[in-house]
Amino acid sequence: MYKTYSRNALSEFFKENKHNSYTSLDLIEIFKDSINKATIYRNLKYLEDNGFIHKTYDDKKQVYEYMYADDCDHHFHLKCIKCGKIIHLHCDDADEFISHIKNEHNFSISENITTIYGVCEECEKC
Amino acid sequence: MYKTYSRNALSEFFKENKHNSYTSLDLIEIFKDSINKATIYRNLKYLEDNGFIHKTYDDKKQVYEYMYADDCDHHFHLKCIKCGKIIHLHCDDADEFISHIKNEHNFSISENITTIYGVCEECEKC
DNA sequence: AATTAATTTGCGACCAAGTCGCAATTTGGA
DNA sequence: TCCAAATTGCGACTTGGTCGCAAATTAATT
Repeated sequence: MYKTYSRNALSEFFKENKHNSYTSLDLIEIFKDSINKATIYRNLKYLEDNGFIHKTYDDKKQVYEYMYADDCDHHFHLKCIKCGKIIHLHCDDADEFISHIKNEHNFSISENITTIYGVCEECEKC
Repeated sequence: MYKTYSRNALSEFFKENKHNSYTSLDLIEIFKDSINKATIYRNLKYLEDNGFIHKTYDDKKQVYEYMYADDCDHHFHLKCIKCGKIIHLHCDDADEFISHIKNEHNFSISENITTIYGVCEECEKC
């Protein structure tokens, strides 16, 4: 609710690194000289509760990742289990798949909290 | 590798409750009178490494859930975020979706480690 | 059944992530 | 500038999970 140094610093950091994701420990290390550990945790919760960041899972390990507010609510995220890259899937076929699951299997998928794991093009080559 | 009391007890427990999932703390509590905490963790790792159980995420919280060996490698799991139920999705449309993502988006989905979150039919009514 | 080597277990100490209470500081509105 | 409310830092604490090691169990061999 208040604009504070810690909150801005974290928020800016996520914005500047929007294609990466970070564990709470990463962030504690990055800000170790300027923000207290408890404050990091409290602000991660704040930012998550307010939709600035998005908690997701990176290869079985919990990380925080930046999310544009209002921008990622209606599509799947594909996450490469090798390099960690996240692909935002804007795709009509996905919408059809979701409709099918709803109509034929009676299950309402929440795209915004679902991460689909797999291997991306570049990593497949290796 | 050896058949032991703890290993059998855990294994049987998962088999008898195959539609539920349990956190490590749940299991420590359930077996508190018969199996040591460290043994629980060691055997959960053993059972996971050997494909008897499957580590998954239940609404942002890590839980262990029983998995039939060899049986869940090639389909999605739908997990209801309200009641926790898991639906094993055997569905051609899902296969088509996976093929589409592979062909058009160059991403190879790993169904076995992907959990799709949403709300099931019964919970939608509430 | 007795022997034995390898594996597993329980225990307690330990580690590290995350939380909490509280006093001091900062924020933003009056 | 003043004040109430929100936030921060600090350090103590809680707790999930790990580790080392001696004792117990397993299963193969005789």
